[in-house]
Amino acid sequence: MTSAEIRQAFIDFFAAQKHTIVPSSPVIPQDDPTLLFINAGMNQFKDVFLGTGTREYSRAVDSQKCIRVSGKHNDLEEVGPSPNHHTFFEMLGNWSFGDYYKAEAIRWAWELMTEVYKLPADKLYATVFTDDDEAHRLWESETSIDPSHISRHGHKDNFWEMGEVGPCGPCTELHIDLGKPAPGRQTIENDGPNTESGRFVELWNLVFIQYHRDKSGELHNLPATHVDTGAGLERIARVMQGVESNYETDVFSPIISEIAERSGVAYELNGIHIPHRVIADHLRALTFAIADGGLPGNEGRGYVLRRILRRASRFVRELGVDGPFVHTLVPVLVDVMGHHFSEIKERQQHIQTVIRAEEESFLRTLDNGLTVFGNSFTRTFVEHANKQGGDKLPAWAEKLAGAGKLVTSKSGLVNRYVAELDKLTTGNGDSINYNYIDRNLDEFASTLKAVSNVDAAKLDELVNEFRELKAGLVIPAADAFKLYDTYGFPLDLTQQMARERGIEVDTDGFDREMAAAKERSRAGQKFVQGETDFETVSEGEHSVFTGYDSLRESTELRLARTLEEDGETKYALVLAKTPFYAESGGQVCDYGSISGDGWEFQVYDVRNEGDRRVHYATVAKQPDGSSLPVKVTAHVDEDRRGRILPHHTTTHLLQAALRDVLGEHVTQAGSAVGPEKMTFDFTHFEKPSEEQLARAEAIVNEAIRRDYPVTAAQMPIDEAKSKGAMALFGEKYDDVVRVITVGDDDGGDNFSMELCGGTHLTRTGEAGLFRIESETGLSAGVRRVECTAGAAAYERMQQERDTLDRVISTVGSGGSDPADKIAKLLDRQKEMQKEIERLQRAALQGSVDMLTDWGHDLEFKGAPITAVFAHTDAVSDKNGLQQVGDKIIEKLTQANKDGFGIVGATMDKTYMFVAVVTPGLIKQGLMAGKLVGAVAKTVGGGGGGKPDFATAGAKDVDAAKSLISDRAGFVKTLSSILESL
RNA sequence: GGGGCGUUAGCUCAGUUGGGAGAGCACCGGCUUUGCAAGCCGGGGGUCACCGGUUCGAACCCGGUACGCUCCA
Repeated sequence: MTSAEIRQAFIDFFAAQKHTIVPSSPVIPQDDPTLLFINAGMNQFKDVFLGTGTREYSRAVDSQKCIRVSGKHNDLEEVGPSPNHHTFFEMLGNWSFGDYYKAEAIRWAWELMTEVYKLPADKLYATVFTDDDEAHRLWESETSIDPSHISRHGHKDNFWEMGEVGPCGPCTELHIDLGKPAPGRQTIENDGPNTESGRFVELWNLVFIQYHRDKSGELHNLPATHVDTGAGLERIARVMQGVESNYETDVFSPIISEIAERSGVAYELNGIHIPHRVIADHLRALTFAIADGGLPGNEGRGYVLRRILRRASRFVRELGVDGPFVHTLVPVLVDVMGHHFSEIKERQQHIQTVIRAEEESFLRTLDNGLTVFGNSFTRTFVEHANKQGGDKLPAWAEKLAGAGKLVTSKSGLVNRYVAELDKLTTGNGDSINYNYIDRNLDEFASTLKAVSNVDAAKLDELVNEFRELKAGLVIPAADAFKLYDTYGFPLDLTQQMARERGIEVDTDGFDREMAAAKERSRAGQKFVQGETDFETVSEGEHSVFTGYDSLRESTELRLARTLEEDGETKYALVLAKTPFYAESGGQVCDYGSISGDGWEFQVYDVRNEGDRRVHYATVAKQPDGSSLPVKVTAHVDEDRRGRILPHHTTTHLLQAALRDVLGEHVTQAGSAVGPEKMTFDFTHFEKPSEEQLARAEAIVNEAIRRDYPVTAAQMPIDEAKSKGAMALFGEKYDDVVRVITVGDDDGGDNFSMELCGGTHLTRTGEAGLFRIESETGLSAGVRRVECTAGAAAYERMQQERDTLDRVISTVGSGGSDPADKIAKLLDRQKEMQKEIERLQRAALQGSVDMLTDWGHDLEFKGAPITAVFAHTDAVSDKNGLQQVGDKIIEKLTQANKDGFGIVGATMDKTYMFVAVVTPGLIKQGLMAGKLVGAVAKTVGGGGGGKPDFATAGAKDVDAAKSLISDRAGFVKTLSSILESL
């Protein structure tokens, strides 16, 4: 059987047993922040097991797309070497929600395996939880399994729990004996299920959910017991197709052949095969995750996707392929799986764009890492060589540079080499790039031999000398870890590079650094406060949503609990009926109030938790000593809701408009609909032009003016899809869906038809105005526009008009275009700036000419020197004063005098000094920084700078000005400063 | 959620104890000129991510924010 037939047979088998066929949910979880990816078939039924949700059916069957990247048997590193571990796989499963139980589950599992799949009964083994006598008995009574093939196992293997608290129960598994261990694993005598050899492969896990574990760890019997099973499609295919590993099944082989062909490296079980496997596996995970709305990024699940891609990229390099490669394999995968999972076919272009961009970004990361590695090499090499004798390395380098200089016809390499080594003679020996020297040593030597008559034996000796200096070099753990931690450079890559250079990496130290980093990360964890349970205020149905039609509801409080947040007691409330919309489908939740019996709550958040709609609220009014009210009025903030509606409705209009303007590949990739604006993310491969965005905006406004009716209808999902309703990709829908139609709703000649649970206008005209405010790229293949509609758009327009009015009246452009006027003003301003600079230069020249007449003779270390100093009003900015300093030096140099200059000027609120010193005087030890610092200090300021040029400042403007203006006094001050220096 | 690193010209980046904002490439102009990244001279181009603090003085030190990279959970 092909994998497609195996999948279909499974579904048909259980459908015949009255199971409802449900579609796989997207691998990106929709409303479960605790879960990175859908990792089991039961995820979409979690609320049923938790008792917070229900379904219209009690039996279900599906093939669920799953992604697992960590967990007890799912380390990323296992993928490739292991014959049957994957990041992405399909889990076939059947479920009973309080309907049939262990007997049927066991009987059907056996029947399917032996009669439909026709697996040999004598090779099948069952495992049972230690305490589960019932399951053990049922295997004996319901199936023809060899009783000696049933074994008991402990908590680790045969007890299933979702978390520390919650539903759980024993499980029983079906394994098959393949007769020999998996390739590369040890043969173990008396081997059995749940061992490491891989001779036995687990095919199916049947979980019996019969307990609830509470916070104290105690188990309680559940009123309704459930069955949750999972069978790995790839494993069954492997067994039925009689191949060595999952990778040789028809699920993988077309992909692996393509990899072999494109890379030119054959896939051989006795040779290189791990890179092919890893690339094929990761390709699947990435393709499905991206198809369901995932994107590589730097946090959360996005980061997991990035790591998966980078691991694939690394193995691409191992196949000797340099550029982006993974994305070229998407079409093959689409051929293999696109029939059953149409989403990857529909979104193929987007998937390829995203993967390609991410591959290119990784290549840049690798480049960065190479630089860091090179720096580490140079530094540690010098240290290492110095330990063997401080002059050995310089001596060697000088000899080699000498050899290089013998060459007359020079190659670029030799030139660069000699230039590098020549840093020794210019006193820059510390900056020699030994990484470059080492990497190119052999090529340098051979080039040199080819183009010169240099003594080959002597040269070889020099090369060997370098090798000896390098021997025993170890890249420190700190460097390897920095590469890993900061630059994302995997350790094995660092090791590989080190090996190529004949050196080692301190891996023990690396492990210690890693452990320390993990400890730091753990230590940073915040203590999470446990939630208290809900208290029942009244009995009856709850969380009935009435907010499509009304914003005020007289109802009853059903459940309540308190929570402490920001030092305040807040409430979580569940009502019988509620007009409050909970955040969903991108639309933010409603705010408002809940009041009754003297109580008043302000609702600041509304969330769907299972089938409960929970209102989070602060307390505005609380009567003394009164218990919580039963009868309450729930009241949604109308203004806020009124601002949200146009944003949501125009989201639908915009999607239709963008598809019209940009093409049918445009799909909504997320949205955020709030009272102030809405953001709309969509798939598109390039930046839309201004003109395209303007057209989309115009189409939406046209639709608003046409005042189409907006209608909502409930219908089965199949009917909705056949009518052509757009579904959000990556979204999981119930069997009955709500369809929002804009325009004619029977003809099919509508403007837009979308599956949507949000709140909408009744006619498009109510939106009034729609504006695209900005457009940006989110990541490769995904764009984002921010828009406003209704009141928010009007307010934005008013603000802009105000701004424009102010601009017009400020520049005084009256009826003409203010932009032209501003352009003219800017041109003029630029000319004026240049004119000012010309004038300042002229003025400076004059003032400096005057200054130099004021030379004073002083002595420094017994020798006569010239001092030029003055206060000047000619400049009032830092730059000008600095130019005066330059002029003084020029003058002194022209006059061939040794001396210094100090000028001061009033800046904004401080007084600033600039000091300059001629080169001759610097040699005698007069530093401008010290000098000007000492001067400023006499008036309570400070300063410093370079030997030839320095600045200082003081807050006391008057004191500083009179200090430098009093010529005689300042000469005295200067001579005492000069003596002290 | 917790760490590490980063953000300087259109691009790639340098910037030493806090003291005059730089290089290469790209661009513009001139000169020279037929050899693979042409050369020489000149020029334009900066909110040193943003906000606040310390200081006479901040690209640099301190605190915060945003964005990006990266590791851990």
